[in-house]
Amino acid sequence: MTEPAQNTGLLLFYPYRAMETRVLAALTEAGHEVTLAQARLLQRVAREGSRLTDLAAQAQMTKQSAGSLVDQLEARGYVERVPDPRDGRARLIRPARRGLEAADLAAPVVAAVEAEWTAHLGEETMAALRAALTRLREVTDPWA
Amino acid sequence: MTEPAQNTGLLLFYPYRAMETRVLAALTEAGHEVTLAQARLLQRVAREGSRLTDLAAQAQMTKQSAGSLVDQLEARGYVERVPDPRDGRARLIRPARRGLEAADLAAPVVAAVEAEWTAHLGEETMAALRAALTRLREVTDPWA
DNA sequence: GAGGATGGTCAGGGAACCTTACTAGTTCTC
DNA sequence: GAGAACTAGTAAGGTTCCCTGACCATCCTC
Repeated sequence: MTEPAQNTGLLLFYPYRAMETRVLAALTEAGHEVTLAQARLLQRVAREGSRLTDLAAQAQMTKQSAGSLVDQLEARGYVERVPDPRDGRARLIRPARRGLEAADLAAPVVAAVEAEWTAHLGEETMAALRAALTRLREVTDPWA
Repeated sequence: MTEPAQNTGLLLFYPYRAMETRVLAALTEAGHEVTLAQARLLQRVAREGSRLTDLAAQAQMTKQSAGSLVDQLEARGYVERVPDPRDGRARLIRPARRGLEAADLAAPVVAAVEAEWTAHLGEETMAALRAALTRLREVTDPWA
């Protein structure tokens, strides 16, 4: 039920999806077999390791769902699980070799898309956009 | 694999998801039984009617997936299918009573969230954000 | 050191979405 | 204006995603 004036949520969505699509396409083209859901989770795995519970909370899904995706990523060499030295119950999910390769591949794609956007909007507007989004995160990301 | 500086895609995602979550919560609370996937499609149904193929293309899914969601929405009174007078093969998917109710319910929620964002960012920055996003749509939404 | 909170797994099921294959209607082309 | 090529939509069947409910192991608190 599209309104004459686009709602801000949808306006945010178009570029978000465009970026996601481009990155995933690049990964696929380079021979990575990662699904969209896997990639979304993988992108949240911190270099120094993340807990499953944290990943699930950030992605707003259940621990079980996140755990299943981590299983898949682990089986394909994208992440590894190591015991958390600080908590015997927990395990840290860390990027593994394939995951680091994917990250190294994704980074320039992200940069390229951002460069395209900058070319379209101009340096100043793009900077302002990023600044506004960064501030908006304070009230829209409970994990900020 | 979170980078020190947040990539713009993720920055777009946080407020997008926040908006979506708020709207869906309001619908659910008001007794609407709509899933996230259904809501995402419903929001794209034009008042004057949309073709299934168009909806699928906009939502970037197959006709079959979109068709299944429309079936569900139709069964619950959110949309109706009418023959397209201009093309005997096609049918127009139009909002039905329940769908219009949902739209009327969603609009003020969207407005409220946007008002919160404006309060946080300031009128000027919010306007600039919307302007930048609108221009960005030109290069990120093939349907713009 | 008992009770509650937290990190994670197991089992089962439903929703979302895909591929392949098909019918019906429209448009193009000669 | 007749056949070819295309477009709108449906049918069938499978995979992926993600949920609920139940459970165990390890903290943390008093």
